Amino acid sequence: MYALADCNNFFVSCERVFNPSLNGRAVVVLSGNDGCVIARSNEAKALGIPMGCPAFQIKDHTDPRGVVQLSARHIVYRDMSQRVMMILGSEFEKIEVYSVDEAFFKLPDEDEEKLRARLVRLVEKIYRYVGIPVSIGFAPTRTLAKLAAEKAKKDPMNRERVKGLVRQNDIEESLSNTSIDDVWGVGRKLTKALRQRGVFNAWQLVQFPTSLLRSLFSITMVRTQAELRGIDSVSINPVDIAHKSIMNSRTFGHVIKSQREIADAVLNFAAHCAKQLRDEHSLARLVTVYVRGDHFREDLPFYSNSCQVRLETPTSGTPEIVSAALQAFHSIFREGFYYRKAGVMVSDIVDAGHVQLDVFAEQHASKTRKLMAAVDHINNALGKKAVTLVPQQLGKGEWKPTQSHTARQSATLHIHTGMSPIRKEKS
DNA sequence: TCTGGGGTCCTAGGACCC
DNA sequence: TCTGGGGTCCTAGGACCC
Repeated sequence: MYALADCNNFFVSCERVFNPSLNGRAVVVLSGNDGCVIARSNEAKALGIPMGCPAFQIKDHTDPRGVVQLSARHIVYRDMSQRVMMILGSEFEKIEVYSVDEAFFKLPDEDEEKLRARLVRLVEKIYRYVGIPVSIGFAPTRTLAKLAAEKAKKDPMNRERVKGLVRQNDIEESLSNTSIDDVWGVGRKLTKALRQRGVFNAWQLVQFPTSLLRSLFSITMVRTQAELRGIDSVSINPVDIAHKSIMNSRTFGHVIKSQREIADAVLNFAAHCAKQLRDEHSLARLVTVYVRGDHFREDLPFYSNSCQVRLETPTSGTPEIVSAALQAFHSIFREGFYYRKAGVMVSDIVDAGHVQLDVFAEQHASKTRKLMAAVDHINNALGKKAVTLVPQQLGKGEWKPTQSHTARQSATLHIHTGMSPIRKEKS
């Protein structure tokens, strides 16, 4: 039996912890550059504001107080997330953190009512200690647990926000009432393809002949079907497994023409990737850089390209990764175009402890390691960019996203968590 | 005027090998 | 120069997730 704990309207809930006057109001959190909506309060959902809605389309609504728009503060959300996960981890073993606001965990073999009661207490505990409302679904498989959590969230009669899908007839009834596109793993394209074959709800997917399903779709779809049938068929990477790739990219606040300015962005992305590799004790061998214009500007010629550089030996050193990224960037940059986005990805990642290098490479790597360790040590102590190994500013920082709705207050909020107080981000 | 920033897994096809 | 079946590895691209 699996459970999924899912934080309700997570980013908005975090903002409300720090600013209770947001309670009861329509609130949305906006992506970088205040571009589009990435989180909505229930009140905002009720106004019909869709996920991903461009900010400029949010206008007058029936609420005379209007819609509160906030710029995302991901550092704050990560911190809140860790607090929630810590409590989950203190109550259950084998927590699988699936995203910043969701985690799966295994439940012991107990009867449904006992489990329910225990999970209700967990929801209360998280709210009391962190201030974040959470919904929990539990069922024989993760896919069903995810569905149950959705139902727990949406059912207005379910004040406890815990829902089990355990008995076969409950599952069957629930699946019949679940539109196929609400199934985890079924997105837009697959919804269309399934509907064309008469599959409109989750129960119809369960009944679809498996061999035909396999011939029409990929193995993933067969796994989803098995999950809905109650057979455990998917797994989640435990958090301590290193990433297979690390990416850092931004959409610029406006289109940029200057090679120097974009190189500035690429350099920063690459340095960020290198730091994250070191934090994970990983090394990467492949550095990919991409640049692209603005889809939405039909008045400008569109250009997009990417380039990969393979390093001779895997590394997490800032100088090596930055220089590979800049080399890749200069090979794809074309004069005369306007650029809106760039990104750096490092991949072909290996564990730093499991790499064999030849003598010369090892000498060099060892020097780099010592140097980077010293740099990271100083930066951790004194602040992010106290020391940098490469000039981290080639241009004027034109690429940096604009954020105009970030909370301005700075204060320390004490909650009775038994943990250290949460410090508000200064904008 | 204004449309995010990360990630994962799967498949098909080409290169290469015996 | 021709021949076949079968394997592996790599890459690009598509689909999905939050």
